[in-house]
Amino acid sequence: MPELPEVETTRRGIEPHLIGKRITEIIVREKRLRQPVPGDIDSLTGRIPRSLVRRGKYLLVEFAADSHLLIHLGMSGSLRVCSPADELRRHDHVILRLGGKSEIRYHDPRRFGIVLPIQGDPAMHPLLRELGPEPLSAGFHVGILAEACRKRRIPIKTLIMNHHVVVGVGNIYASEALFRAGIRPTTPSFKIARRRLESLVETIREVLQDSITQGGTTLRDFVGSDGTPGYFRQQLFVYERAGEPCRVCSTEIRHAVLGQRSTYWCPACQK
DNA sequence: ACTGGCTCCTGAGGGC
DNA sequence: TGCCCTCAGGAGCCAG
Repeated sequence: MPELPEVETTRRGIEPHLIGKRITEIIVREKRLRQPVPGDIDSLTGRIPRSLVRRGKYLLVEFAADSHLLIHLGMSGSLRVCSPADELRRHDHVILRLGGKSEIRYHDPRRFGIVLPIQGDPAMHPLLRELGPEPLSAGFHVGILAEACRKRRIPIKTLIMNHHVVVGVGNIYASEALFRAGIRPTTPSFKIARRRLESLVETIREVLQDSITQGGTTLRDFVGSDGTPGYFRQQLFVYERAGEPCRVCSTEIRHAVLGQRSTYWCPACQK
């Protein structure tokens, strides 16, 4: 489900409910996620989260500089703020009770996500160590992208979705950023001129920032932590619009599968 | 070193 | 109504 804007929307929604509240109980109803939820998650009971930060599509609940809870929402995960009286839903796998008045529930039908306590510097954790720069930071620039493209024949869309190159660009926003940059998703990375990669850096930023402003994209089931949907869907130019007219030039939007992922583009606007 | 393919899992939606 | 098929917003692992 979630790409960077959806994870950031979740972070902003959860943060005020979590920071400074003591975790009074942790309930693991289903531990079979992408990695099993370890039993020592119990050791976080009684601790007080002091920040909630995002790294790519990962969320990090910080208890101390060397103690964090790492959360990834996978394809279908979500976090929501509940009252303990609210009825439990199927697939509410992990519950963080906060002093009896409220709780955070991790819900994930497909169980591709991760809930994992980690010790030590999180930047050194194997899941985070190899990640590329944040797309909205100064660390992401044309030099980085050009270097990643050098000598690589993979389609540019596959490249920008690789989180070793840049984090947080998933299937929706990859198609959208390439549309805005006028680059065809199938283009081999090494063939793209630096000038065009410069626009791609800009459109990746733009698309993600616009979506965060709109509260993310709701395609099927994404809702923020308070249950409201994201409104970016109305601004999609190509994603899931195969056969429909391009919003710019009216040419039919095309669809193909690239690296096992659905890909959309306008054959007239994107060269 | 790259690359493409496969895999984990459940649920929604379409066709018959 | 029900059954079967396809597809879905992620990403690690594997063989060639």
